[in-house]
Amino acid sequence: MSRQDEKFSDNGFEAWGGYMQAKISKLEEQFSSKASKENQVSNIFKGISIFVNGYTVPTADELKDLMAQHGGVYHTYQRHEDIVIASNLPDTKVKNMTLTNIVKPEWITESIASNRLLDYKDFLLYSNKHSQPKLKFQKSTRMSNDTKKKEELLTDSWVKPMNNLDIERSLPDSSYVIVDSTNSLIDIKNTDTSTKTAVDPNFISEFYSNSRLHHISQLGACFKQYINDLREESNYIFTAHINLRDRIKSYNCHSSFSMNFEYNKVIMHIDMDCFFVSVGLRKHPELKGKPVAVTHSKGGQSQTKRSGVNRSVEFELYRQKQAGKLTKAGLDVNNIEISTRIDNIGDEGNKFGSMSEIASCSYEARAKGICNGMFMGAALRLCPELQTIPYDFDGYKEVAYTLYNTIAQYTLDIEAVSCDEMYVHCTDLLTNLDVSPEDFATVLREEIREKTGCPCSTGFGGNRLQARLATKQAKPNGQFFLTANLIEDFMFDINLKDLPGVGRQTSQKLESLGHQTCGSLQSLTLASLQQHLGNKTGAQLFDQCRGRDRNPLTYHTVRKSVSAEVNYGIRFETNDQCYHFLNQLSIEVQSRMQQFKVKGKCITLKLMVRAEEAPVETAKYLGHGFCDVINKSVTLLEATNDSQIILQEVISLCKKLNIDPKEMRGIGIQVTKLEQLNDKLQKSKGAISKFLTNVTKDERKDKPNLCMKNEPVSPKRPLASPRRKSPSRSPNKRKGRPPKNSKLSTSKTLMDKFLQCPAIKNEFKSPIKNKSKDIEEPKKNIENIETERIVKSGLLGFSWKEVRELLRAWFDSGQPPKQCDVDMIISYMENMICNRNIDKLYILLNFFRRRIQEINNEIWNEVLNYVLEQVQSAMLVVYNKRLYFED
DNA sequence: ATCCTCCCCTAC
DNA sequence: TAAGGTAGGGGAGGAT
Ligand SMILES: Nc1ccn([C@H]2C[C@H](O)[C@@H](COP(=O)(O)OP(=O)(O)OP(=O)(O)O)O2)c(=O)n1
Ligand SMILES: [Mg+2]
Ligand SMILES: [Mg+2]
Repeated sequence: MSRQDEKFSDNGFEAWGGYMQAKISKLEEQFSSKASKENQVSNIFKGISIFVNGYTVPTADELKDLMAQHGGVYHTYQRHEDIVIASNLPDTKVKNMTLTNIVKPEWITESIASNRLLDYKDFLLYSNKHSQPKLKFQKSTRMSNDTKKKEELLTDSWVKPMNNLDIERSLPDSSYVIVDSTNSLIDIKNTDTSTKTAVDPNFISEFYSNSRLHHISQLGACFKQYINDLREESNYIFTAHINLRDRIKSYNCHSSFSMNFEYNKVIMHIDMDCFFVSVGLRKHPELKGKPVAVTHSKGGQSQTKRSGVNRSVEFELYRQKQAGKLTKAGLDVNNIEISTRIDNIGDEGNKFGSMSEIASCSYEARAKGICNGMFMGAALRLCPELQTIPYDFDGYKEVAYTLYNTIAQYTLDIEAVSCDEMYVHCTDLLTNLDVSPEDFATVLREEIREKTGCPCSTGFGGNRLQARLATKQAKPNGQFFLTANLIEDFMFDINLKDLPGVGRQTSQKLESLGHQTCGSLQSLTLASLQQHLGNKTGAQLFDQCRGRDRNPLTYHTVRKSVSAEVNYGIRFETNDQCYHFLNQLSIEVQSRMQQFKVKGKCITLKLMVRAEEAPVETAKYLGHGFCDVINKSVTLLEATNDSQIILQEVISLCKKLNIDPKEMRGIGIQVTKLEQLNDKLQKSKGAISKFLTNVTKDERKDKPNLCMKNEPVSPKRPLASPRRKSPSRSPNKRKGRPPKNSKLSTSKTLMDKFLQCPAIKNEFKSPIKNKSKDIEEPKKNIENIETERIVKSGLLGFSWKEVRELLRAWFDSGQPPKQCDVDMIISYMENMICNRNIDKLYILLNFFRRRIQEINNEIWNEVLNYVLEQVQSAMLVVYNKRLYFED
């Protein structure tokens, strides 16, 4: 292909160069007229089409086949949830959008022939002058040293003036193009630095896709629902019990004497160690052992300064507010250093000026005083060599899912706290299995580390408080047992701030009373604590500082409110813009209410409004700054989940408040007084049984793009040929277990949205079904007097003994087996799997096997293999394990 | 006493 | 640049 051939068509190019949203309709027009004619359009997603002249970007499935044909290992990435990209580079930096590899067939052939991987050198980056800052930015992007060097070397030759391409007229000023070495268009970037506020059309979705807090909120809620649903599942089986003792032995960690916990209860708390960092480090192993933080900021580079920013004014307001609270709490503000989150931040443009928040930091970073939630600027002062890694939201989802499923294989007495954390009631579990807490902890933590590649810590105690404090003690990557004999000494030294529920305000209040540690607080009477902090809080604290906690674990959660708010990027000019945004929020709230199957009566509008004294330009870019918070609510006569009713109410509240839209900095809608919608019908049957009986029908429902959304990163999973399996059941495509069936549980929708992360290890290919079809014969059943009954109800109505007799008759009949009979026995066995009937299933299968081996002819052997495969598939789905047979 | 509304605080 | 969301517990103070 010559360069000339690769020139882009004007239309195609303009489509890219324009602002997407504005041109959607035009695009679609072009699409329909062009597609038929020239076959140049590869894909259309959400109205954005990719035009690449002379080359069609393959679809995900085509890519899979393509790669399979070439025998290459490939990796797929998804960007913006709409564009699929594949590369045979294992670590293509799609995330930062510095480079996009789209694999062409020729490249694959070529690279295989020349025995090399595609490399950065295979791409050229063209740019117009406006993109220069962007390129500088890329240069200082944190990457591995290796990559960085390479990039620096290449940068000069990469940057070509846009006019070499003779196309800049169709681009907005601030765009640049990425093309490959043959000039074929790879991507167009926009370096437009104009601020993107809530007024912009795609603001909400972009914000949500980048907001860590949004992600962990939604994910956490999912797991609460998930536990609710699992606990309602009557056919649930705890598979981890099966080989627990063997695993304990293999870790060689039998404990010598038993432990005593208070109240004779064993409560476990488990929490991933620096969750976001651990997950992120899987992709950046070279940074292990260094101070690392997960943040949007790349660290180190100075930003451009916005005009009108006066950080010190805003910071001073925060300090004053805090000082006011301290005074109220009885402290003498003049003698006390007020510490706030905004201390040690430099000015904008300063090396230490970044106000990007650190979501999580490694323990090496914590050693320097950095902690979660800190601003990047302040953190860099504490540790200038702090490394940053980007967010990996899919990774968190997958690891969290694995964590929960792992624990759920032992027990469902789980209180979900958040996506990386839960309480587990272990008393019965450990008693029944006769396992010591130490052995359990060791095996469990190793299991999780092995499955996820991330470390976690567990703490054990007689109540939730003790368990929690024990976890803190255990971290990082450890376990701690707060047994009855240790509690008194242990509690004495605990900082009040470390008690759950005691945050900055409470601890400062207590400090003003002269107490910093639990030991010290124990001298206060219940009455005086209650007097200072209120009845409940006082009593709670009185208990807590003695290591007591009466609150039981709550396995089943009942939702009390649904809300959506955005306090970032809110910069309205007009009331209409505000209402328009409220409409989007209403729709968001509606969709969440539908997910949770609730309606609500009380609607609250929350506004954050710039405080009078606060500067108009906020310290944090597009942040909310120093604000007054205003809430106003209305109670309806009838519960609703209709976005339009919500919108109408919320607008009316907004009008009553009469706030200048220009001053709004945050806006949210909350719905309370919830009523559960009736969905009894949907919950009538356990998910597992239904799942199994519907599995074949269900399978087709997987959308192709979902299949690759979360490529499992389980270290054990082979990067297998992704070729789609033919009609045989493919449980490995099911998103792991415990199973969740679509039409059944409320969590299905949630899980679909957030938890599509199977970590199933064993690939399972069995095309036998096709072969078996060949032996299918006209329908005629087992030669048995009860044929009718069987046909009608399957084998399910039969007792296990009866089935065994039927089987015996079948084997002895001397006729070749028929597909329908085989299917029937399989569904009977699947049913046993659902009904915790593994023991009997095992016996039945052994019987089945023995008899067939006795018959010893090819067809029957095939039947045996087929049945075994199917049973093992079902086992994988339900238990994530296969049955073990001795040979 | 108990409930309601509007906060504040905390956790992740 | 930056992506400061979301749910629950509970206190203050007024209405019942
Ligand atoms: N202010 C915060 C606190 C937490 N998180 C996110 C990132 C964390 O990784 C995750 C879990 O929070 P944890 O409190 O469990 O903290 P870590 O897991 O990071 O560390 P630790 O080892 O103390 O559990 O929640 C966040 O985004 N912002
Ligand atoms: Mg954690
Ligand atoms: Mg946690």
